[in-house]
Amino acid sequence: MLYSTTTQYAIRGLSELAGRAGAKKSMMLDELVAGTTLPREFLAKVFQRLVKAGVLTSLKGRGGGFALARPPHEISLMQIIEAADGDSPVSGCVIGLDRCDESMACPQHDLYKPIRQRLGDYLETTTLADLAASLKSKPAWPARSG
Amino acid sequence: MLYSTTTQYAIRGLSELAGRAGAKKSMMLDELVAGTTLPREFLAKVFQRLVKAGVLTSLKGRGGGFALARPPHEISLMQIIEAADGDSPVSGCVIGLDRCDESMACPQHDLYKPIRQRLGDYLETTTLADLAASLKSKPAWPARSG
DNA sequence: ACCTTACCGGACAATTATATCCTTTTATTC
DNA sequence: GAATAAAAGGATATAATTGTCCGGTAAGGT
Repeated sequence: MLYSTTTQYAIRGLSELAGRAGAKKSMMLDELVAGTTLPREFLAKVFQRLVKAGVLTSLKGRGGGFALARPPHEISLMQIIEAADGDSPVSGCVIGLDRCDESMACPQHDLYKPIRQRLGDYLETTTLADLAASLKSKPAWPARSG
Repeated sequence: MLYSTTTQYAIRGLSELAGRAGAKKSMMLDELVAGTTLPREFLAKVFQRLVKAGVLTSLKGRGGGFALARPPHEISLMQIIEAADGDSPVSGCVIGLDRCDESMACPQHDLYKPIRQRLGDYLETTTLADLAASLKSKPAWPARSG
């Protein structure tokens, strides 16, 4: 599993927001999760973290809601992951060794390096705008089978 | 985090075995974890699963221990992961949707596809032999800082 | 046969991740 | 300023993962 459940919700929630917020740019949680299987309460917690990390802005009270803090093309997957989970899948040693760097690398280090590099590139360069564009080019994707 | 802790231990344990078992090909757990930070009890559980999955063979009693069930170049990272954890990082939708396939793909599907492909290739083609070779070309890697 | 050895397996404890509930705070509307 | 609306935050519940312990089982040595 590449992303934690928390990160998956963050990505899905932000995609909904970027794709559906429309002109007003802001959406309430209830509105956002409607028609999806996103768990409202848990997503609320995740969104709180995204607000603290500066990815989202929020407004309380009547007429409040969440909005992107920056244009979608300035929000990378990497930023989302770090905001939601606190660290990235490309940080640290693959097999969990404390001491693992160029001078003292673990057995997988050199072998995994190109993958890590490419994965990092992907996470850095793919943005919410890309996700929204990809979403727009398909029929709205269904929430869950059954 | 690409691998779960369980998988990380599996990789490290098997690497130790492949790299240090020497002529007799078999090692006891106590011998294997000596000089490492691998937790003996937990690794024992992981190795049990690897035995059931056919990656390792084991022998009880005096003179017993664990040995690779196949030559190192026939044990891929993918097999290790599936044996240790039951599923692979490239299976299922990246953002956790139940319905996500070619005809009804999630927003990240097409964008992530090349990465998934490459990661899958890496996991399928990298074997214990590669890890052991990589290990042999460096000084024995230390277990932990401090 | 008996003793020692080393993996097996079940039970259990600790930690983390996930999920929900409920009160408080902040803003808007009347 | 009272009522209402919506996010913020604390507390708590549930589940999964990780880690430990101990008696059982099988193998070898004497």
